[in-house]
Amino acid sequence: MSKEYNHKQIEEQWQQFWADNEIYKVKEDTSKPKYYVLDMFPYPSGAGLHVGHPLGYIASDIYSRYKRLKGFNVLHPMGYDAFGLPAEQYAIQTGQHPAITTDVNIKRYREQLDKIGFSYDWSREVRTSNPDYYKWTQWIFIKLFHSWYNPKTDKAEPIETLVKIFEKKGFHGVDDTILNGGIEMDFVTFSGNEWKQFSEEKKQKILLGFRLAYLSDTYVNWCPALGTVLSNDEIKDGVSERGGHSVERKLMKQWSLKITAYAERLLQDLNYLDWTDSIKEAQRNWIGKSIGSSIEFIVQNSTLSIEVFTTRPDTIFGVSFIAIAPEHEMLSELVDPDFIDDVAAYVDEAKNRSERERQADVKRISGQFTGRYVIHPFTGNEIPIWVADYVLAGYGTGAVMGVAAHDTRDFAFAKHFNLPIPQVVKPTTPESEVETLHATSLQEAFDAKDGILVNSSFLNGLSVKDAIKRAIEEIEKRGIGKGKTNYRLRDAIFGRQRYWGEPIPVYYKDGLPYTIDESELPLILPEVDKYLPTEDGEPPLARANNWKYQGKYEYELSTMPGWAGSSWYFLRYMDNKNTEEFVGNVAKDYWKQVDLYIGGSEHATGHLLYVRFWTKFLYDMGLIPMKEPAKKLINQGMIQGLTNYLHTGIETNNQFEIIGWNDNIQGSDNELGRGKVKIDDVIYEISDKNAQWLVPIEFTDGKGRLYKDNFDSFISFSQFKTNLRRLYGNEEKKPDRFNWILDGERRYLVLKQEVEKMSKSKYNVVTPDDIIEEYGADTLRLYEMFLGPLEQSKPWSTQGIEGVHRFLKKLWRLFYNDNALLVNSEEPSKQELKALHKLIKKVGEDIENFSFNTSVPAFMICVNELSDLKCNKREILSDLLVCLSPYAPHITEELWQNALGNTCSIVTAAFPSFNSDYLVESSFSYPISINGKHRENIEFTLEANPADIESIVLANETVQKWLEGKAPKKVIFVKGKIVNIVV
RNA sequence: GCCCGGAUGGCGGAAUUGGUAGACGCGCUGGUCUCAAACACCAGUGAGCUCACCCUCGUGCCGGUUCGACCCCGGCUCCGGGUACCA
Repeated sequence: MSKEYNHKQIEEQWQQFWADNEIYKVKEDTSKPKYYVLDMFPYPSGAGLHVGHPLGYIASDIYSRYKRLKGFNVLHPMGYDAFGLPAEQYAIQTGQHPAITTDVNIKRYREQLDKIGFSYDWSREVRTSNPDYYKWTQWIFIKLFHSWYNPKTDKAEPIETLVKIFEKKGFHGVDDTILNGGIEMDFVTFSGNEWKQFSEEKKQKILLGFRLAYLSDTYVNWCPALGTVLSNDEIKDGVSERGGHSVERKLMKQWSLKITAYAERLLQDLNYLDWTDSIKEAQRNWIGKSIGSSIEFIVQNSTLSIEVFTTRPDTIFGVSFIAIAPEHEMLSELVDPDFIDDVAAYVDEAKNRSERERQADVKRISGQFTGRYVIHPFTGNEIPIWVADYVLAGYGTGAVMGVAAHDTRDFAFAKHFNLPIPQVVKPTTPESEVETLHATSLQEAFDAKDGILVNSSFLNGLSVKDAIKRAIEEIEKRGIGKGKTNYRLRDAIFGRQRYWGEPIPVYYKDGLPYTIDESELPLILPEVDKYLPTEDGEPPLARANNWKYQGKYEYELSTMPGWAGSSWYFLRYMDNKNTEEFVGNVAKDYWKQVDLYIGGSEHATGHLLYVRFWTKFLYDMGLIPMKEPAKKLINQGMIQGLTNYLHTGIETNNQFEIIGWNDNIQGSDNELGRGKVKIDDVIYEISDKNAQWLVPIEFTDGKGRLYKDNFDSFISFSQFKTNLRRLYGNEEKKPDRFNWILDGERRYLVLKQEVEKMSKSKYNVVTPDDIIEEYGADTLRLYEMFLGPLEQSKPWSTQGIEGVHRFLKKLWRLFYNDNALLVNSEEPSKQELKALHKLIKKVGEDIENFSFNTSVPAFMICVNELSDLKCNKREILSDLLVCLSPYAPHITEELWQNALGNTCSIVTAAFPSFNSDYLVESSFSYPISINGKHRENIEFTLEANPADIESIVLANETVQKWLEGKAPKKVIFVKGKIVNIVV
C-alpha cells in the first residue's frame, strides 16, 4: 500500500469503480424525499469544453452530492442539445453528415465530463437528435397544433372546444380573440350557422389562425448567409447570434408558436419563482407589458379609420400628427394620389434598410407625409398622417399618435419635420423651465408622468394618472377605443429552413397543413445528398428522395428550431426510456419540477421563456402536474479568457506604424492590423490586466512571437513597470491602443491583454483536460469553486491553483506519512471536535446558500488546525472526508475506502450532523473600542456581569490612557460582541 | 438612453448582514531541510511614520444616520452584463 497522493491513479480508479457499480443510478423511490438538480443542456460543439463550462456543473454536482448525503433521492442527469447550426455548417463545408459530427463531439464531451468526476446518472442521458427523443418533440408539436388558447378559461384547450363555440355562437371579431402578438390576422365575423355552412377548407383556414402552432404570413428575421429565419432571441446586435451574419426583414409563410397567449401568465408566475432578479427582470422586459388604450382616428373624407395604441391617452389633445409603419396594411388605401410616388419611394427605402442599419442608425429621422389627414375625435382638427420607420409594424397596431411635446421620439420627429409641438402636460416641479407653453422653446420632450394636464378641455387640471383614467372613460363612452394591454413579446417563429433539426410532422393537402397521425411518429429526418437549399431556394429537406406522406402529400420542408428539443428535456430525463409516453405518470408525479437549475444567464429570454411556455401548455393539457419547470434557478458567471494581442511595428516620425503580423497572428479585424495571437506562443501570466508593453523586436523570435524564455529576459531588461511609467508619463492614464510615444528607431512589438469571452476564434481557450492532467479533477473542482462567488464572472487564471493542490496533499498527510497509515482510533479531543464541527456547520450552511467559494477556505482551515493538532483520529477524519466529498469526490473516496477501510462508497454515507455543544465558548476576547476605534482586547467569561466588565475595562491601562482622566460619556456593552467607550 | 450587477491589499477574494476590516489562498521577503533542486516546514507581508513599540491613514468619490458603517440613507464617478425607435 504505497501511499503518496497520486491524483491520476486515484481518479481513474474511482471513476471506473463508480461506473462499474452504477453508484449514481437513481430510481423513483417514495421512501426518500426527492430532489432534482439540473444543468443547462449543453450543445456539443467541436471545440469541446473549456474551463468555463464546468463551473456550473461542478456547483450543481456538489449540491447533488450534498443532498444525497443528506438523505435525498437525487436526480442529476445530463444529455445533449444535439441539433443545431454549427454541425450543419460543418456538414455543408465537408459533406460529412451532421449526425457523425455530432456523435464525435458528444464522445469528446463525455470524455471530458467523465474526467471531472460528475455524479450524473448516465443511464438517463438524452439527445434531442435521437428519434426516440424527437418523436416526443414532434408529438408535443402536434398537441400544440390541435390546441387553441381560450381567453375565457385562460388556458389552452383542444381545438374542438373552439369549433363548438363557433358552431354555437360564431365569431364576432377581435373581442373574441387573444391575438395580441406580432401576428395580426383579419378574421371576418360569422355566426354559428354561417360557420356550419363553410367549406372544410375555409374552416381549416380560420382554425389555423387560432392554433397554438400555426402557419401565417409574417415578417421574419431572414438570415441569407445561414439560409434560414431566426427568432428574435437568436439575434444579437442586429446580426445572427451564431456566426454574426446580417439579418433582414422578409415576409414569409412561417410556422409560429403562440407564446403571446401565455404572456400574462409568464409574467405573473415570475413572482412565485426563486430565480435571480436579473433573469426575472430580463423576462419582464422581454414580455414588455404596457397598459394603455386603443384610439380610433377617422380618416378625413373616407370610411377608413386608423387605430393607434398609446400608453398615454391623457395626451390625446396634444396629438399633432399620426405616424404609421411602412408595412402598415392600410397604407396603400389612404395615400393621397399626389403623394403616391413619394410614399412608395419612402416605403421602398425603409423596407430595404436592413435591421442592422436601422438599429445602428436610430438617430436618423425619416418619414413621409401621405397627403391625408385624420380628424381629431375631440377637437375635430385636421391631423396629418405620416409614414415613418420609427413606427414598428409588429407592435401595437403599427400606428402611433404623435404627441410631440410628451414623447421623445415624437418630439424628434416633429422637430425634424417642423410639425407643431403643442403642450398639454405642465410639470409640477416648481423650478421647471418648461413653464411657457410656446412649443418653440421646448428643448426636449416632457415624458414624465408627474404633471398637470393643460390645454386639454375636460382633462384640464387633472394629474396624469387621473387624466389617463378619465380619457379612457371618455374614449370608451364615445366608442372610439378602449383600454388595452399590449405586450412586446412576439410569437415565436418555429420553422427553420435547415436540415439538422426535428422534421415538423405536417403534410399538405390542398394547400392546407395537416399533422400526421401520432401513431406514425417519429417522422424520421430523411437523408439528403447535400445540406444546402435547392436551386429554387427550397430548404434542404426538398432534396430527400420520395419523401412524401402516404406517397402523395408533400411534407413540411422546414425543421424545428434549436430550442424545440430543449423546451421539455427536463421531463424526458425523468423517464427517458419510455416508449409509450413522453414521460410516465410514476416518474412525473415523483420528480415533478426541477428543484435547482443552474446555467448561464445568456438563456434568460430564449430557452428559459420557451421552457416555461411549454411547461404551462403541457400543464393546461393535463399532461404534467406542474406549471413551472424549475423552482430555483441560479446563474453561474462566465469564466472569461485572457486574449493576448500582439502588434509588430516601427517608429517613424514619432508614430507607431504597424508593419504587419504573421501566420500566428490570426484574424486581423481592422485596418490597423490588430491581430490575435495564439495563446501557447506567448506568456500569459501577466498580472497587470490593462498593461500594454512595447517589446523591442530582439526579444521576439523574429516572427513576431514572444516566448516565455524571452519574456523573462525582457522583463529583467526593461523592468517593465518603470518602463511603463516612462512611456506614459503617468501610469494612471491608460493610453489608447495606438497612441504611442516611442524612443529610438527600434522595432517594437506591442503586447496587450484583454479579458474576453473564451472562444476558439480568440485563441484564449483553456481546457479542463490540461488542468486535470497536471493537478487532477479534485483540484480543478475545488479551484473553480475557490475562484469566487458562483454568479460572478471572472477571467480564468491559474494563479492560486497550487494552493488548492497543496491543501489536498496536506489532507493526505493526515492519513499517511511515508507510506505508513497514521489513522488511529483514539478518542477525539475537545479542540479536534471543535475544528470539525466548525467545518460541518460552515459547509452545510455554505452549500445551502450556494456559497461554494467560502467552503474551500473552511476546509483549509480545518485541515490546518488538525495538522497542527497532529490529529489522525478516525472519528474526526471520517466526518471530515464526508464533508469534503461533494467537492473532492475522488480523494475522499480513496481515503474513505482504503485508509479508513470502509467497504461501501462514500457516496452512500450520511452528512455528519452538527453539534453546537462543541462550539460553545465559555469566554470571549472582547474588542474594546474607544469612540468606535478598536484599541484593546480583554477576555471575559460570557456569563460575566456587564457592570463588572465595565469596571474592569475602565480600569484597563490602555483605556485609562485614552480616557485621559475624563469620565466616559457612555459605555456600550454587547454580549459576545464588543465593548465601546464613548469619551 | 433604460434595466440589472459590481468597486475591499501586489492578485483571487473573506467579513456570522451594523460590532476586532483584510479570513483562506496566491505572490513576494527571510529562514530551516538538501551537494543542489523539487517537496515540505517556520516567520513576516494594507499604506505611512522617527519601521518589532506607539501612532496616523485605510473598503471607488462627496455628504448623512449611528456609541459604532465595507454593510443603512442621499448625491456622484468608473467598470461589467443585458436591452433598445415597444408608442
